[in-house]
Amino acid sequence: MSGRTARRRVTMAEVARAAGVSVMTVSYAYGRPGRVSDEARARVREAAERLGYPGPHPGARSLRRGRTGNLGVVLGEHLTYAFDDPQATRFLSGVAQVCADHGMALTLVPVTGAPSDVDRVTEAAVDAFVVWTTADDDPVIDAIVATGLPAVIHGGPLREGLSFVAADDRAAATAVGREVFAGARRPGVLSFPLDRGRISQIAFGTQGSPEAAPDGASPGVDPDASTFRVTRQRLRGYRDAWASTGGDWSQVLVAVCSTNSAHEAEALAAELLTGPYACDAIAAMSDELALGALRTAARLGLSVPGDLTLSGWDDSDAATPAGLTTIAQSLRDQGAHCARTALGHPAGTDVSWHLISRASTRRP
Amino acid sequence: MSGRTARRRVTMAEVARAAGVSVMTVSYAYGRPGRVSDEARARVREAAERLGYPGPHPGARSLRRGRTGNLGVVLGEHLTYAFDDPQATRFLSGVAQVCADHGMALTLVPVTGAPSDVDRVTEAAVDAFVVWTTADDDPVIDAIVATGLPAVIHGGPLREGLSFVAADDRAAATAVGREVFAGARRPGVLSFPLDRGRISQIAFGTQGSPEAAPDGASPGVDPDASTFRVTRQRLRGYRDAWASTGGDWSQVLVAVCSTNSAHEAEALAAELLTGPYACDAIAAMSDELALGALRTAARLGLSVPGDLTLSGWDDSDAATPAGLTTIAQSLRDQGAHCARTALGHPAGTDVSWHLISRASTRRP
DNA sequence: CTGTTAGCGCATTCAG
DNA sequence: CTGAATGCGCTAACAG
Repeated sequence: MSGRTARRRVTMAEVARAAGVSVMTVSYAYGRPGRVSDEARARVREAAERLGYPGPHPGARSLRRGRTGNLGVVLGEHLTYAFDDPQATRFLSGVAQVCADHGMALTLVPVTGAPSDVDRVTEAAVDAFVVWTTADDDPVIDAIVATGLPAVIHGGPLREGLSFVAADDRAAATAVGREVFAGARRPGVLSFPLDRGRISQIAFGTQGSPEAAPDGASPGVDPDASTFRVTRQRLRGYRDAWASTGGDWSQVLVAVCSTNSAHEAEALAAELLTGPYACDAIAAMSDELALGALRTAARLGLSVPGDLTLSGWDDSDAATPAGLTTIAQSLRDQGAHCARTALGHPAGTDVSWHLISRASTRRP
Repeated sequence: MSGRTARRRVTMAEVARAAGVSVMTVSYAYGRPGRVSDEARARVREAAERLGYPGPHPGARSLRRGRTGNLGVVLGEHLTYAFDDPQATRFLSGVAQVCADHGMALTLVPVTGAPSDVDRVTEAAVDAFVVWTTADDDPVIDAIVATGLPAVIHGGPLREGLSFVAADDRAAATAVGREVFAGARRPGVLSFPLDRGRISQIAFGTQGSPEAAPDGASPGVDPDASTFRVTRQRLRGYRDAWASTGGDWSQVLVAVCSTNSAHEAEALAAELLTGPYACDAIAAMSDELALGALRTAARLGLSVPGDLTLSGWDDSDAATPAGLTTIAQSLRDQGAHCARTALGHPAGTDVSWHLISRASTRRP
């Protein structure tokens, strides 16, 4: 409406001419005010004001200086997950805190799951990368390595030359698995996706005879075959936990969610909780998934922990009122840790977790 | 660990030399593969591979091309609110969707509330800005105007030359206010901050005699004095609604929260709901605040809507199970709309809202 | 304290 | 289809 006429950017040279000084004096007036006389600085400011000079061009400055002032974040998901997934959001809040502390902008690289994601990474004007959990075979990782920039990967995959931050997911899964599977006869798992295909499915653990699986069940879930390290380690931990009760992984019914949403978990939990294999214990890889299962259990008239024991992961805000046994870890702190490391300010913060036992399981 | 030796970036000229072609052939090989012979392209790719050339330097490319491929987002809050505040998060999800669609990176400018925020904006290498609600007197707006880049402001303030996107907050507040204040005798409001000071306080509307206010109450809340447009319009709408019942704004007790969190709302609601002025109707500016009030009401043994009618804003996921009357609007769509407009792809999407009546108020 | 020189790495002309 | 020249806008490094 206001007819803004694609105003050409005023250049430093024009300001210099208008102020009657050299370009360098203008540059110093902005970049190192102390190195310029008060009078020169005043003249520069005046000319800049008059011409509408908005200050040094950020792109030109960063080309010259060799740094952009941007921290890049790459997700193993569609960009919108940064704001849609509660776990990613907490993690990024920590990243954002560190960025703000350092005056660095936070650049979210627009990945969508398409092959062109690689180009988006290559074209990102950033000084370092933080990667939020992706698959071992995600080509984006190679693109990041190719840039030669510092990078920190959270959750996985591990990559030579890149820093890595993650809790000990296997140990934590073992701990919470022992709790939720204690006394169970038909254990179940609500899992994150196994690989980039993100196919949702229900199947027993491998080693189980496929014909024993419910109708339409897939070949079987092999923890070691998951290309998402976090999923892999948690499945292994649950397997360890069930084994420690003398059970076999093939007895464990695994429902794989394509996404971390309570909605999908509700539907899958209904399948876990009905039929001849109706689970009496479910270990979920997130509180969101667990809360979905909890709603389904309520709908089916199942008591928790009487008919069903249940565990989540992350100790989100909703876990306390829901009485959900869970693994507490601060994704926010981990995000901050990743960002500090990427920016070359490593802190001693180790990644810790602990088990929180609540009413959804039976242990004291 | 891996002793990555701050590897200097390979340059296009080096690749050209190694491939035995000119720099331009390399440039074309990346930027316009069609304009180069298959053979030349293959030689370039080979040389690039061998030297570890990661592709054209993004900063240099953007300096030359005159565009960065980044959409800047500026919040009227600390950067972390992007991930901490549910409303901002929904809005940004919409922005992110559009960015992903266009292959644009989403750059969150690191504002913290300090005066240096202006510099962070000036230094941002972006092609356009989207601003998430800030105060009329936030100097950051002037800095954005000074860049001469396209900018879209969501919520406020209005600024000559910048696009503006917002629902009709005053009309919506009037609609929900009539609903929640119907039949009330002691109306209350749970408000967002009035200005950049973000001071939490409790006071009656202006025109009320100060001595009538509860102990420690502040001078009085004047809707017109709020420098946040969204807060101002909603307060005005609530005032209109109460006036339409024949009431006077000075009878309305306003609790101002410093932040959009259920936690703070719980505490302030306790003050609204106890003492001689105990409110029997509360209009809250967000579902988060309303849910905080709902918890306090439960704790105090108040029935809703019997002892207290309550309304929220935004129709978040939690509003349905809570039976909360609220204003539905899609912040996500609004975010997308802002982003499209900023990127020069305006869509016809008008910003709409509607009232959703549920059990927390008494109307049919 | 100020100015000069010399590019940062690339892509848009326009020739060949 | 390929190449040579030119400068995007700025600042490090050095002189003066």
